[in-house]
Amino acid sequence: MNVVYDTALGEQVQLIGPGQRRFTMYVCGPTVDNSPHLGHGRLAIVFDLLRRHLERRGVEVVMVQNITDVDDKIIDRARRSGMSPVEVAREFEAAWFSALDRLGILRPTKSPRATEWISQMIGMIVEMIDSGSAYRISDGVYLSVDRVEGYPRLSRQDREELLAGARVEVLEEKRSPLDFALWKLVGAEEYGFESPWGWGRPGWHTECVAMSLGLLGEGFDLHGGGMDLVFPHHENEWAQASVLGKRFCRHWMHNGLVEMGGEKMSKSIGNTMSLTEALDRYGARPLRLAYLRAQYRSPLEMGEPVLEESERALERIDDFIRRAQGAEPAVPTPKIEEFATALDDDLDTPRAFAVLFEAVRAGNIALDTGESERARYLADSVAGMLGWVGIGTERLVLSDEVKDLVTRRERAKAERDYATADQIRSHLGEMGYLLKDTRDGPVISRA
RNA sequence: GGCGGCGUGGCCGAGUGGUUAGGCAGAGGCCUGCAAAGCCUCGCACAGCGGUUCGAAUCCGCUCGCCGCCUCCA
Repeated sequence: MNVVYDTALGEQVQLIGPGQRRFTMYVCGPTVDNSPHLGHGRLAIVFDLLRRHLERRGVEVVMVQNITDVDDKIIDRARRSGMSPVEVAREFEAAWFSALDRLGILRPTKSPRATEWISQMIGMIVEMIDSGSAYRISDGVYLSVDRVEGYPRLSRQDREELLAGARVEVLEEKRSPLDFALWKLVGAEEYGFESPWGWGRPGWHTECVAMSLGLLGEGFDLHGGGMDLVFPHHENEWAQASVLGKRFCRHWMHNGLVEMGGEKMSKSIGNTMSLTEALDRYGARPLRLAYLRAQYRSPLEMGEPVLEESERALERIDDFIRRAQGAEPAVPTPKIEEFATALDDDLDTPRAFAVLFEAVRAGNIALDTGESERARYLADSVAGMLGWVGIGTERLVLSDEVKDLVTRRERAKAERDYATADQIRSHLGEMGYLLKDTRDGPVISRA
């Protein structure tokens, strides 16, 4: 049960050992220099899905996700806006959590900030210098990749080719062009921290090593992030753990990127949509469904057409559950188990949703043929599937006033007083409700 | 230039040697005071060209096209 594709091995592995009850994961979080976009949302959804799935399977999950609150882009933004870097970081950290809360993402067990781990990072860098793996040059401290066994081993690239293809500006003082900064020295007037080498800032890759090992310990179960972090970020984290002589994560997992118009969603291309905007326009549940349509490693097309499609698809599911009055059962049904089994296979959400939609169709047929018990069973199962992946069922609490209006309209309809019935319906519309007459009676939803 | 991956019906998106993926859109039907929904049925697709095979979307080769990484990026 439960295999996942391990980036480092290039094949699927068993994620949970026999009898394992606790699972530790570290997922690279955001650099808080801007509001999160749909790409960040996918990262959050994918690892939230993994977490929920494992928890449903009876495994306790400890999840750490960092907040990178020291970075050049944050400083640039601060400079432009007249705020301090800390203010900028706190503002977008709040935006991050607020958007993810709205999406229904479970909060990580811990969300450490890079700036709160500076002393641990410095300690690690000292150790790396002492062991001869890192060296000091005029502008900072660098890790010598020649000291890293097997480098690069996560991205499985050829070292020579990496060198040949390197577009990095080569610093003469560096021993190898592939060496990367652990500590960058900056002027005293700049945002920074005191260190044995002078005023400066930590390199990007070091924080994750310090925080993952510091909070989860050596040999933690999983390290995750977006596909674009494989190289150099994760490669260079592993390199540091390696020269420190620490066992790093057991497995690596990376989610595919979000595309818009067939191209990677990125700020530099300008084809982004902010998570908040998507939440405002479509709501959390359709958005979640949109994310789960594709397997997590595949690129995922996002944009208005697919979001609208997800809206309609979810409506169909909701309508069925409502018609058959389904509710998530306390104990998973065999149908739910079928859905969950698909998720065991490297989080195969497309297959899982095929199971779900087949249940919807079968349930609708059961309703039409009067097999209400079977319909109810299927509706409960579908509700359970939605619950399993954190979409949940639609809950609309109606005020007494609304209920009364619906009742009055039904009475008017029965008396063939359609003028009154239509008037009430449009009144409900003004109140923000959409009333639809169905074979099973009136149905109210948010307009 | 190197490395990795991909090209599936109008769109999204699974599959990976022989049985229906699934969704959205579209067509037909049912239901219906109106409206808007809802329900049912319907697709025989797999970049091109060769090859292997009794049989290929699925394996091999070539061609074309696309994307990602190699630089900050989820």
